[in-house]
Amino acid sequence: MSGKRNLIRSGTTVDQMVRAISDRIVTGFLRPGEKLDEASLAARFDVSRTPIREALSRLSAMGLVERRPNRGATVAVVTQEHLASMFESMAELEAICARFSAERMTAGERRTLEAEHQASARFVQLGAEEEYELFNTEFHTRLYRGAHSKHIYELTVMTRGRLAPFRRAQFMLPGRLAQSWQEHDAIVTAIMRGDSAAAGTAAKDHVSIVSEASAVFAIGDRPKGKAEPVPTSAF
Amino acid sequence: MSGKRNLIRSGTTVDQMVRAISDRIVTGFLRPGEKLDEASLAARFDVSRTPIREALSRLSAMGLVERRPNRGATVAVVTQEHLASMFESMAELEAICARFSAERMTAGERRTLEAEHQASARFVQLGAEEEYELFNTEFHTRLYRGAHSKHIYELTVMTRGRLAPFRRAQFMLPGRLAQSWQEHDAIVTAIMRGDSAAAGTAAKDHVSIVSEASAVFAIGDRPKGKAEPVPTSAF
DNA sequence: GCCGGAGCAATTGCATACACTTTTTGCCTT
DNA sequence: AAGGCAAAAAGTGTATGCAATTGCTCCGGC
Repeated sequence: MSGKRNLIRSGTTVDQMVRAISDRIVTGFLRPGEKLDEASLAARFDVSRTPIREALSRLSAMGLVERRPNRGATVAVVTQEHLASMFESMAELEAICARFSAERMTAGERRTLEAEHQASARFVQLGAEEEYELFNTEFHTRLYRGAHSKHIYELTVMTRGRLAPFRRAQFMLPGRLAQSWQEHDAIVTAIMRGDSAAAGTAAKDHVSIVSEASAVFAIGDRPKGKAEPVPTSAF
Repeated sequence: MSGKRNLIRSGTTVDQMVRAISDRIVTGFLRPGEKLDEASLAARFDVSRTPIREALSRLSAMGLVERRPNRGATVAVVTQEHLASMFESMAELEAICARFSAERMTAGERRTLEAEHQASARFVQLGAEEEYELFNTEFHTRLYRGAHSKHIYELTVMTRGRLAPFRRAQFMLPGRLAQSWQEHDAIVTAIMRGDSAAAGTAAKDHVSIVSEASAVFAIGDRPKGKAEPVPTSAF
């Protein structure tokens, strides 16, 4: 129980704890609504309570745990409703990024976006889901950056981070890869034309579809707000 | 130096420290770029370093201070560019809230919104800036809530919080009160009609105007990123 | 005279101990 | 037997001390 700490790749202790705990939440080892006792966690990872406390703070900021003063922390219970709300926000944010990108991207940015997008067609043909997923993340990040608005970028990346655990299965649906590429293509085309309205709606539709694909796997919320029997991301 | 703590209204020590430090940042007593030494702050407020550390974490999450591992915290330097980006985001977020409100508000919510809005006309006639500002905050909050999307609400409230220090002077401009009311009226009318597109653009315009009004007071950033001679909110 | 490295001071990160709050449990009263 | 109060136990909040990392200074070499 004590050698665990050395197995995790380093960084500050707090970082390790953040990773360790968030992993356990995301993989469903810690279930929504479950109480997170500081002393137990400290003992479990063989560190003192101090870094655990700070880790819980950060996780709370990330939305993975909920904290109430003098009453400890619990794994955040994400209701179907809240999840839908996050996807909805994501769609709107991506739409903003796409619109701004259409208006503000430099010639260089546009070139790179288009080139990378065309290159990604290869992954679709090969059915290389892993590689496409990697490219997909990069593609969207490029869009966020292209908006040339630091704060929009922050909001978008934050929301994406919160959604990450619920989005794992999206490319496992048959034909999703090709469809995703087509949707990307619509966005890219609109941006290249500088058509911000079209870029916005294309981006929004794209996320909405991902949302629906993921919704299948979403967990329902129980009346009592109790812990789910099924972990949130056992897709 | 030790009686200070009792003067601040209670809550947990960390909350007090968050308020105390953020006040000092917002009032310009602590200047952008200035280093925040944990020990000094602890001594200054006569508490231990522990709550100071947690307070700095929270302030960092709020965007008021920047923290780098093993290198301490500094008062966040908000560039003109970043400030503009935040106002821009705010305009987009408010537009989303207004659009959703137009589509989703219940009959009761619409009634209340309209009634309160009409009642606020009184403050305009009287030139009661304080009361109007109070109402104004409530009005916008109603809009955020009316969107019926928890996550959008969170994003919007967070962004508003970050902008708060830079928005203090908006109603000090002559005629701003009446103009603000007119803009609110356009939003309310559109929402009552259920015209989401009109509500969105009206809300966006409203914030944009506030943005411009506030921009006058915004600080510029120096090439070196050094502390500003003029505090950020000495409006 | 300038650049580089080793030692030292200062500051952050982590651990442990203590204080206060909340919750539970058990006893007493009705 | 049920409800309420009180005391103890559990758990969070704060304080303090020690370890580790960073940045600086000073000395030596080129």
